[in-house]
Amino acid sequence: MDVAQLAGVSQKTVSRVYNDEPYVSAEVRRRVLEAGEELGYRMNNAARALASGRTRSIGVVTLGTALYGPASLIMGVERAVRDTGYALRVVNTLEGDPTGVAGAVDSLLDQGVDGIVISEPIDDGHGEDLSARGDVPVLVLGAPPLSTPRTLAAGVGADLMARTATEYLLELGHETVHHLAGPQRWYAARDRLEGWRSTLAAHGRAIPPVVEGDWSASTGYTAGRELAADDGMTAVFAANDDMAIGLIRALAEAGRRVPEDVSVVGFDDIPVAAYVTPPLTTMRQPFDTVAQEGLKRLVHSIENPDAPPLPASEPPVDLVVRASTAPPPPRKTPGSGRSAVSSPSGVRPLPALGGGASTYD
Amino acid sequence: MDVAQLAGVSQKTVSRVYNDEPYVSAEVRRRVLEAGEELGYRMNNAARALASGRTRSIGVVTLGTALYGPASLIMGVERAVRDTGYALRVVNTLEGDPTGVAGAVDSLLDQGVDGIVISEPIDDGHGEDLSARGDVPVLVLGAPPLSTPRTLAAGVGADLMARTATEYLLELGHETVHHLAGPQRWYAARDRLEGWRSTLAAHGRAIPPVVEGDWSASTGYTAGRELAADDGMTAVFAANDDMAIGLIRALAEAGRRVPEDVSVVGFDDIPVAAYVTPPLTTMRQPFDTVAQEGLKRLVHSIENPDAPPLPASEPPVDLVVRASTAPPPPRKTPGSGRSAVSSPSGVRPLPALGGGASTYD
DNA sequence: CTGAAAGCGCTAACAC
DNA sequence: GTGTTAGCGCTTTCAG
Repeated sequence: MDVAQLAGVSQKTVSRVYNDEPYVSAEVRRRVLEAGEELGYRMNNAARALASGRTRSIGVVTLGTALYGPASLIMGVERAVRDTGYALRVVNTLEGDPTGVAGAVDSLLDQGVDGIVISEPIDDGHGEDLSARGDVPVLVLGAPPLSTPRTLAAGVGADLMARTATEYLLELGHETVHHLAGPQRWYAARDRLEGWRSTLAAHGRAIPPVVEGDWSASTGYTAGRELAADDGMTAVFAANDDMAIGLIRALAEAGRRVPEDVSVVGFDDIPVAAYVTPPLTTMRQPFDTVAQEGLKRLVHSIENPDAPPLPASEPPVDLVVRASTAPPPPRKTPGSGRSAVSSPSGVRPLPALGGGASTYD
Repeated sequence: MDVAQLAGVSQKTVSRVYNDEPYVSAEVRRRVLEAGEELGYRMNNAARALASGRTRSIGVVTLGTALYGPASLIMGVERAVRDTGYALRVVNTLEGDPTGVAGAVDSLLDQGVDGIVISEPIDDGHGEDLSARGDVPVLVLGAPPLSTPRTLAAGVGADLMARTATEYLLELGHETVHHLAGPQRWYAARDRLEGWRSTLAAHGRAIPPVVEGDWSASTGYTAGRELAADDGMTAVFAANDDMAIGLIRALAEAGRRVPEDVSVVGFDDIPVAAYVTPPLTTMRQPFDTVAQEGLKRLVHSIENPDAPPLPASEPPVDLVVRASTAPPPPRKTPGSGRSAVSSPSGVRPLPALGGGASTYD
């Protein structure tokens, strides 16, 4: 360590200075910093990790999708980690990856991380023993598939959000609500489905058959063609906004106007949701809050291995009401067929500039 | 090293086995692996990095946005890195971050990386000396702000794509093309603007004033209100799809039908582009190809520090034609005002299921 | 407040 | 094919 020589102190003192440890005189600290500056010194992270046994980095497992939800969650994590002093190591799992999430966790453990974040876990048939592999704490974001001692979960209360959406539609006067579900391998999709189903059950409403998509607008469109065939259908709760958009297009092509003939509620509040036609009523997810709080709890568990994990707090539920929802159309007189083919539906200006919307709850 | 003992070999031999080095007899290799298995052994990455001087990891600087383009690029990088044996260290720069990209690069260098990827650089007023800081190679994705010895650039040929979009509109018969630009701090936005402007100039067309947004549908909407006021405007090239969607909504509210009255071309081909109304004609970016090729070149530069960098290849330009573009409306008779207020524009079914579209070039 | 010694777990360079 | 000897640059532990 050249810096030590130049500053005329011991190696350890240099270490103290660069680690902001106490018990270094201001004078010595200044001298060391100066010497370091002059030599363009930067600490060697590998050596530090080797000697201390702590890597000061957190591994992140992402599902390799372009989906807004997972991407937003990851970005929330990236944003949140800056305040913690930890670095991020990211590994990507493609859906259909043979080794799955477990493989990704393994590779992270190989690289050396103090904690792990798993974003939007899916049931890939490998899981279950995630936390058994290393003894680092694991934070599962998006939905809690399991909870072993060192596993934390930070959900977004998907079931509660699904309930809110469904009840809103019911309150509008709809007899029942259809559900355009996400792929059931995703825990997040399961939660939304479950929240919808149980709400309907609690209100004693009929539970229509579920249509499942893969989160894409494309499958939403396909599902929409199917749903459009059902004349009794007046309201749909879609598991995400992309599918809702595909769905709305299919409905429009089938001559079913949104929201006059059928109401649609999406999920996520993607940035364009306010600008599609009609502007989408949707459940906004508090990705940032969830990521931030989750990371805080993870760091706590890393730094206090023996303390009990911090409790999770329920994030707020936020229904953004725009123009894709309305009361159901008046009951059809029996025997009448589908209504007119196309919809003149004049375009109404947005209530307020920039995607204004009223917020419910 | 306990594994060495259990297998009855030297430490170095264990090292050889785990590094897949040659010159180890099959028998010994088997014994070592077995011993390792039994002890649940995994190599210590920090020690390895310390001893070898190579971290086997690549740092990634991202701009902390939820934008589709940057996000897709990062995912391409994540996907591409799996085949290289390198790990990813990610650090996030928020726009408006005081330390900027340079700060992010610094922190990566502190953590120890063998190479750096900068995705979608912006001109944050700090830049310029990126590669002077460490001696690791740097890959700049999205647009090349500078090129020092060890800096590679993997552009997406934004200017060429802008040219293609603009010429397509011109060929449709439009007198000229307006441009809804991205924030000019982004090099990518500048390239698109430049490509558009030079194309117009090359064809001797008038160059309308540029309207600038911030990539969001919301600013696209605002810009749309402005543009709608210009009666002569019949075609707009938007710097991304989100803005195009906001723009289209504003036009519709102003009674200007797309594509009958004005044609709109977007940029990116976001997943919902095929399902909005009308389905969006847009320039598709080959994010995956760009990321993959860029990473390959970066790894080459890491592993062959003295060899000249691999040459970049131009990615293909891909115009996806959907329903937001058409020939201009017949010339207005002088003196006639704006046309009717609202647009009945019946919804036409998609040409093919799942966002079918014809591809141009 | 500061320093000396030991060693984290691996790989480099060279022997055998 | 395999082993030996040195460190990599830091932190730890224990003395002052």
